[in-house]
Amino acid sequence: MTVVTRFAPSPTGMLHIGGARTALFNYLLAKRHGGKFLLRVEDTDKKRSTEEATQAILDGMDWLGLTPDEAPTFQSRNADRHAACAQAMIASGHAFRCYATPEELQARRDEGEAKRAAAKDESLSDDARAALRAEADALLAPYRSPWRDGGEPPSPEAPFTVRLRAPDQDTISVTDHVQGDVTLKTSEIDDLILLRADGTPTYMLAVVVDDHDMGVTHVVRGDDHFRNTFRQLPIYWAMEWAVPDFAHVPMIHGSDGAKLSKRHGALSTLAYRDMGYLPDAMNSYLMRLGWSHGDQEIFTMDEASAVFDLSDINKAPGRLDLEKLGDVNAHFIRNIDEDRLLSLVTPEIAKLTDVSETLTERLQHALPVLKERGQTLPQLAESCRFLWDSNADNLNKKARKALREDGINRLRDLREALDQSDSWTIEALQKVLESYCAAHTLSMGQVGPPLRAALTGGLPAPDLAPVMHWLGRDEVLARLGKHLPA
RNA sequence: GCUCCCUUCGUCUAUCGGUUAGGACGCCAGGUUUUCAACCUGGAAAGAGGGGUUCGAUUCCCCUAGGGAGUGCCA
Repeated sequence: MTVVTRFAPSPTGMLHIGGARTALFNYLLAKRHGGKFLLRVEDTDKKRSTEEATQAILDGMDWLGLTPDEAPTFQSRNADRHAACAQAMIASGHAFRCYATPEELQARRDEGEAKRAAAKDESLSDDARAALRAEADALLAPYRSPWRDGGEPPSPEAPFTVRLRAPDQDTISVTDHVQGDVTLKTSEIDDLILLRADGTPTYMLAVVVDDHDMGVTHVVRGDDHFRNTFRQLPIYWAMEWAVPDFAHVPMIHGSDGAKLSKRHGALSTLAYRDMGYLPDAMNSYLMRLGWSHGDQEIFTMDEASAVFDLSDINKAPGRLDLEKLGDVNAHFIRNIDEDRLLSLVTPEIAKLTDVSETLTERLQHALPVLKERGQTLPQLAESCRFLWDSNADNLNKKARKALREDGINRLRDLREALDQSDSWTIEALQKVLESYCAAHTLSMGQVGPPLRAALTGGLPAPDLAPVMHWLGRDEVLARLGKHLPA
């Protein structure tokens, strides 16, 4: 049997990283088994669904490379099919028309809450409070419709919802790949609404029908949906459909352990792109949050696709750790193709300076070394600054100190020696430095600081020989000349 | 409130009754050194608490505490 998974977001906001990870798990599971990964947009709530949100989700998945194997489907387009299924369930006696109005139901809940609050009153007798609690519990219990066993409508044209009769058995059990075997009393389940009073399907009906119609074999979703599984199972039973495998993965919390909020981390997946994280790094970090495979810390998508297994997912929610994300990102920055890295970092550098052809050439040579100097693209761009900026007007204290009299004197001779060098390779430049030191009986510790100060003005930069090589003879002589008295 | 789930270093995790409880990020110290990084070496750091079961519990069971989820004509 081919494995079919799906990611089913509702387009009511951006794709946050929790959703991205759910999509990722679905993707990996499908790839692991050579199956299909599908995307279905759950837009049954027309009031809250937006075009922009749909696009944002698509863009986020595209950035992460979580490309569905078929064109996305939209749940709202299957409304007729959903309604037909509801009718079938009425016909088979599993579903029925319920004439309770939203107002009545809300009033019932309000009354329950009021009694619950009243039961807290300590001036009442224990018996009175217990009685109130019991009444509250009854009012707040999962709803069982008075029409569940038939009955006349209050009036011929009374509006109605279609509800599924909660099963008669005492308990419902779910076997979940993450949560394990869990059993719930059926009394915890209500007669759920299949069709709203306006005839539109609810999420609960739509997911089940669509998952079935799309041939979904594995439902992998956030564990906020776990309880829904107990309500959806009876729909499968009523329709006599095969029940898919389930895996409910835990949520992601912020670094303080609280739910992800706008203040920390509840950012759009695309915000991480804009902060300079690589999609591969994002995927690697996200999959390791809650899932593991031995001690391996970094995974390419191919590596993960080869070993991913639902049973290796933990049950407890994980916290977002940007330090670790940064480390993972640094790892991928060092390992991706250098041409690609250049094309990624160039836009970041363009925010700092004009990117000339000369600068691009310097970057091409320097990037293999400089790529170790940043966890994110903007940091990396900043680490390249000395390639276009001698920082001569902004010398730090250490650089100024290095350029005092002794340093300046050495610089003059050194510039001469560099000027006369036949070759401008890293090796040749290193030799020039060494022989200069030898000829003047100086240590590199005496020559390096003034040279570095003159070349980079104290900006962080690698070894001097490669730095001079990247900069080129003209630029090096010019930068040195700037600090020498005429 | 009720129901279900969870709890190993600060964080992500390994361990599937017997380990000096391992790895990674971060942190600290040292090394290297022409700046800053990187890198190398070393270090501190964990089984929430209490009961059981067992020759032996981080591992199995119960209770407590803490955390999460659900409790809509939202998804």
